[in-house]
Amino acid sequence: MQLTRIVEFHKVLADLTRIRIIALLKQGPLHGQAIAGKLSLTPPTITHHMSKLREVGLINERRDRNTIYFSLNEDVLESCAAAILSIGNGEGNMDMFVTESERAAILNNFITADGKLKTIPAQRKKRLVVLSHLVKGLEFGKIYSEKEISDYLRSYHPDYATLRRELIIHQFMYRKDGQYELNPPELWSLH
Amino acid sequence: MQLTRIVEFHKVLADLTRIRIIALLKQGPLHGQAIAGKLSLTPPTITHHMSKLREVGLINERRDRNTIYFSLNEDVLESCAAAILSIGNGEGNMDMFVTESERAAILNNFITADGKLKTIPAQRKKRLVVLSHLVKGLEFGKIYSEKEISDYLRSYHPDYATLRRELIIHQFMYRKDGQYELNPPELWSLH
DNA sequence: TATCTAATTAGACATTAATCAAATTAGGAG
DNA sequence: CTCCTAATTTGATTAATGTCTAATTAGATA
Repeated sequence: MQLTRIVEFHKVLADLTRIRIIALLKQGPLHGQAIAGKLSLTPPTITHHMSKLREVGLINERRDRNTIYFSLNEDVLESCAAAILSIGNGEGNMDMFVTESERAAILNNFITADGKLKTIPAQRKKRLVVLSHLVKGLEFGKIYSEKEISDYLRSYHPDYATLRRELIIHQFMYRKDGQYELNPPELWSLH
Repeated sequence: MQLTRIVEFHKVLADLTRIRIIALLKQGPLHGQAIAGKLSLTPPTITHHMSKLREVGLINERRDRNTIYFSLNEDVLESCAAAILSIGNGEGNMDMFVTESERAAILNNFITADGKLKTIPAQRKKRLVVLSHLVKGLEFGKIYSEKEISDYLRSYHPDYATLRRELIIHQFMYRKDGQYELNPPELWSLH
């Protein structure tokens, strides 16, 4: 993870109101007005903070009629909090830019003619490229069960469990209560 | 750990310059001017950032003649980074205020007549009180070897290894390369 | 269509904070 | 004592940001 992203994450947590929002959301989903009430703040203020939290991928939301329920993405919280510890540990600080031709070469090396995954790349960069490829067969906005995800991944490679975990770790997907959902591309660790 | 302390920690990391300083110090100790040179900033700016880092206990320093070598306290980095994950998990969010009579009662329960430690308290609050008592026999500013610390702790309780680890985790002491040093009281998790 | 509620946007105000230049302090070395 | 170097303090400037009120948008329902 690049340094500026680490800074962005910590900027988001560098505010008491947002920490309190996180503490609230740990107990379960809440809608905006409820958060505003509990913290004695106005709805616009909550909107402001939610958009900050959303920018770094900490928030997932679900509509129910007119009201939006916000919930916490604990996987992102965990991986971002750990990022500061692995600065300079080789993996994290490499240049993450991938050209189109590099990308094509990597996919050519790891994807067989019939579209299966030969092996899971050990190198982080190559693994990310492969994951971003796998994820193309999933639909944005759709909710998947764990079984659906596993079956889908198994159609590429027998070690579906590793692939599934990698999709979460690198923020291609969001998981909560056994339900999986694609994250927007700007959250993927590839970018 | 209380919410405001978590906020303070993240504020300190919410700056690119300070993250870069941390990245530099991960490779080893450096003096002020060296940091200023590597980051193309002026010495006063570095002083400013070092004092911010010091406020949350991330920095230890050693003088050699005229120049001060700063180094990173990775234990603090680790425990503070983890704090955001355990908000609301029982342990962290309890009221940490301890009155003098409470303190006396706790010590009376866990310290025998001849000054030994009966058992290591399971409750966090009581454990902290006991640790703050043990640490009274250590001298501030003095550098201890691991053996010295172990021997000292063993004079209170046979499980010296647990006590030693607890002293680090709760920031009563700082450890680097097998050398131990007392932290200033304001860093102790008790306060 | 009209209405109601939740959420967001826009704009203003106040506060915090990063940086630098200049002056000062601290500790050694000659 | 005098100089030298590293670190710090002070004061000023600029940029970023949390919060509010007022206005607007979005979606659902009657």
